Amino acid sequence: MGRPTESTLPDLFQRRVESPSIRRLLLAAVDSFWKSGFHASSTREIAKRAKLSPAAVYVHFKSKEELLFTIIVVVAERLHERLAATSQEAGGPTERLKRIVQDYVAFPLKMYKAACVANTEFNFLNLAQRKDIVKIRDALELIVTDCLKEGCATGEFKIKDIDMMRMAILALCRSVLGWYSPRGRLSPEQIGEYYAELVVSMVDAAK
Amino acid sequence: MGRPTESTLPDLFQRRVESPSIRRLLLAAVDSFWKSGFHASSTREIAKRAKLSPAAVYVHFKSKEELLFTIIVVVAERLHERLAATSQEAGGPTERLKRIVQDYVAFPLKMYKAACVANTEFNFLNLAQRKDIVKIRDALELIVTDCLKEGCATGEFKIKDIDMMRMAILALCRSVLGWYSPRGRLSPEQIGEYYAELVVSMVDAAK
DNA sequence: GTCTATACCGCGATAGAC
DNA sequence: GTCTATCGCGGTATAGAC
Repeated sequence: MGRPTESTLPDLFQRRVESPSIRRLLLAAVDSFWKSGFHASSTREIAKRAKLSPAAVYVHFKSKEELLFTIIVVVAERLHERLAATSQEAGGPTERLKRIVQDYVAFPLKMYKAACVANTEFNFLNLAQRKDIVKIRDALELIVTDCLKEGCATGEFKIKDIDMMRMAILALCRSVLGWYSPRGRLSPEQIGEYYAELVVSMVDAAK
Repeated sequence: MGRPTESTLPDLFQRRVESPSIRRLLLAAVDSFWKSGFHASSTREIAKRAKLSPAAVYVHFKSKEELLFTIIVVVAERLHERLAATSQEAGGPTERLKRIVQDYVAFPLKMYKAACVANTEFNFLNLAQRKDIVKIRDALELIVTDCLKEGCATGEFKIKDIDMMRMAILALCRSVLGWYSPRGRLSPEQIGEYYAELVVSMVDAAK
């Protein structure tokens, strides 16, 4: 793959954002939103973390909301990019599902503060922004749905309700963000493997 | 059971809170926190919804934070009460796990706005308040852990890591709050049943 | 693009009459 | 226990110099 392989948030911003000031603002905002939530974070505090004046924020972003949007969209696009690549590798439905879950768990953990923000503060975006994100998430969910359908077609999976199963699987993957700590005993990859097995046990027809 | 059987939030407050003004404030706060989040909700707005003046809030609660705490503690205690009763009914581990999951899914859905608030705004409580809630949640998690251990002992369950499995199960149950709508096609009980089957497939040794 | 200074607003919480 | 009125603070965002 000639694809970008960065996996930390600073690396990701490094690639996608030219201005160092904007990168510092984005990283500062991630920390602040993660620690205090969107509405309890002040632009003054974010500017301070980025070593800029409060006014400098508005040179680069037209509002605090737009700062949040930028974070969420970058994370969502990167995850989608990754999963699209993963799902196109060869293999049967079971193998592909495992790899999808593995990625869907491990990849956000590499930038887990930003991923937490993307999940918990999504509702504070305005309607147009939410629609943009939903478009990406829909594409992302389609990847999972396709895999589940194919597994049902081959008989490897046995699923009563594909939509509910997809929601359950994705919620399970996302839930890791609720307890993960970078100082924990398990690496993102190890956690991803555990969850991949768990998910396969949920859909496996051979039981 | 001589236990209280109320299952909507107004019923629950009716039983636990004497003053009608306080009840109105709590219900107003749930709506407001649910819709806008804790920090984006103003005490003025909450008072207005409760048909009181902004100052009246502080006759009954010493701060906005305490309003949030009261909501979360009432919901957590009620759920614990319910699960404690459920888990003491007779039956093998598989049957008990099914009933626990069923309750853990369906019960919060009956008061789903408050349950959402309890999950998403928990972090805005102060340390002492969080500790109080964690005590209840620990008791609640112990019920699940005990059931999983017993199932492993009898050989009905096959689980690599009990802590991770418990976290996965509870996260799966809670995740329903993220997509549930009271206008949806499935009732809380039906969703609970589906998830009970799903969870059993995650721990079942007979596969 | 960065700064200092500030406009303007609405917030949580309180005072004091009834 | 409810109200009206208000304090004091800190918020988002802007103006204008450099």
